[in-house]
Amino acid sequence: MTRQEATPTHRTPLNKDRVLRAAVALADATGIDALSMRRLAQELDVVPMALYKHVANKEELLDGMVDTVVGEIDPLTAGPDWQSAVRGRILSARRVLLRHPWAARVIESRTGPTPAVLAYLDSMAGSFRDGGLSADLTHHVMHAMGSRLLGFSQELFDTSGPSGPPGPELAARYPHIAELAATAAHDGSSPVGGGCDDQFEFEFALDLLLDGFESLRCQGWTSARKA
Amino acid sequence: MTRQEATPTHRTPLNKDRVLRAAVALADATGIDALSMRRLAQELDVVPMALYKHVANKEELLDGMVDTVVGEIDPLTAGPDWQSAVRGRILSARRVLLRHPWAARVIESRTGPTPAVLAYLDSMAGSFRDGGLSADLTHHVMHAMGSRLLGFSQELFDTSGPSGPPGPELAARYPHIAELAATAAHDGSSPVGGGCDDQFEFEFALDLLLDGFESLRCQGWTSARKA
DNA sequence: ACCTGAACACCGTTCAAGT
DNA sequence: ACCTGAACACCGTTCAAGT
Repeated sequence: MTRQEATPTHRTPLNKDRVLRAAVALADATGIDALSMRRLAQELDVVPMALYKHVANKEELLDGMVDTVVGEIDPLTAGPDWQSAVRGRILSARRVLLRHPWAARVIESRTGPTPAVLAYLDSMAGSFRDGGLSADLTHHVMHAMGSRLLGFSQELFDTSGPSGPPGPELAARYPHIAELAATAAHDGSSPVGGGCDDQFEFEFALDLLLDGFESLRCQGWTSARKA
Repeated sequence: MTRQEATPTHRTPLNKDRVLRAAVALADATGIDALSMRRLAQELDVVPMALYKHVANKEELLDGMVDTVVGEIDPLTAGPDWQSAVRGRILSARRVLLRHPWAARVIESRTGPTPAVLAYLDSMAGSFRDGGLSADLTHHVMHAMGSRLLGFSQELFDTSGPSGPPGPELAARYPHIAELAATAAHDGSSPVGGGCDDQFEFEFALDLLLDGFESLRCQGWTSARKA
């Protein structure tokens, strides 16, 4: 309906890049649940089947969207130690995920890693190796980091919103949670008062893990399994 | 089609419990993608709309399924220290998730915590507090654990399957990943040779975090933020 | 040869008609 | 009052008919 181009009837031909960028923009604007092949085609002013010229099916579309956003992560920058290099890259990945809130769920839904994800993970593994971690330790470290390598917060549910103070009935049923919520409200963890400081919590966990890895490296850790 | 009950034409009346148990069994058997209201109704030998007598909509069905599986987690058992109590409960939660592979994704898809999840998190928070962690530290520890409290592996993708050795073209493009894969194949991390030992990786990360928490507790950590 | 509209086999849910 | 079949507004994708 809304025509955004003044160009004549010959509209610019579709290609995979245009499809992927439109899909990312649509997911950013309306959420991943509203992203359907039909809705995307409509956005591109094209018949639904035209998309299948550039994308085999919806799975391949989602794969392409993942590679698009993973490509937005900043390249590796040098730092004083391996920890700050890894830390900076992961915080960049987190900023990307905050720009594209649908991306984490889509990445998790892929059965296998896409090429851009593999390239990113490969360079992260390289950072650990360059930092002096053995191949053995790097392997376990990569698993321990898991999706956090890509900036996933790994929280059970979103606590950033202004959820308000828990009612007295909730406090009675879940006393320990009520106590933690009160702690969050007291200190300066939130700018306005509701919810938690997601960025602080993310960096708290990240630094705890990185410090743990460095400690294992220093003591020459090797997997001490029998058999 | 397949009639499994020899009882007469009066079939046992539907109730919410029967609906939830059937939904869990269907998801276990056929996967979460194959779980539809229509398919579930067919399994219960009932017209689709009959389900809406016991469940407001599909979201409420999924909430109920989550509470059902979270209820399968073993209760808290005493241990020599707080770490082993927490550790044992989390490993029990992980066993539950391995029995219901769809559960992790469904739990993550819920917008808010269900009552059983709240109760579980509350008792976990209590374990940390009983172990001597301050309310402040417990708060950050709960965030740092995140979905791992419920046994989530937080891996980016499933590496347990027999993926076979990476081809030479993959090794050239992703040399560090190839090196890690070779490491996993050499040592005894996998029973048959393909993939990684998920249980070892899970416990490696879990113990690293628990040790880090205990270390912070010992040094009397408090959130040292300004403002 | 290329494109595309209609059709297929689904989905969650509404609602009016039937008993 | 209760139940339920048909219908609605969607999906991803196939495929045959049209140009």
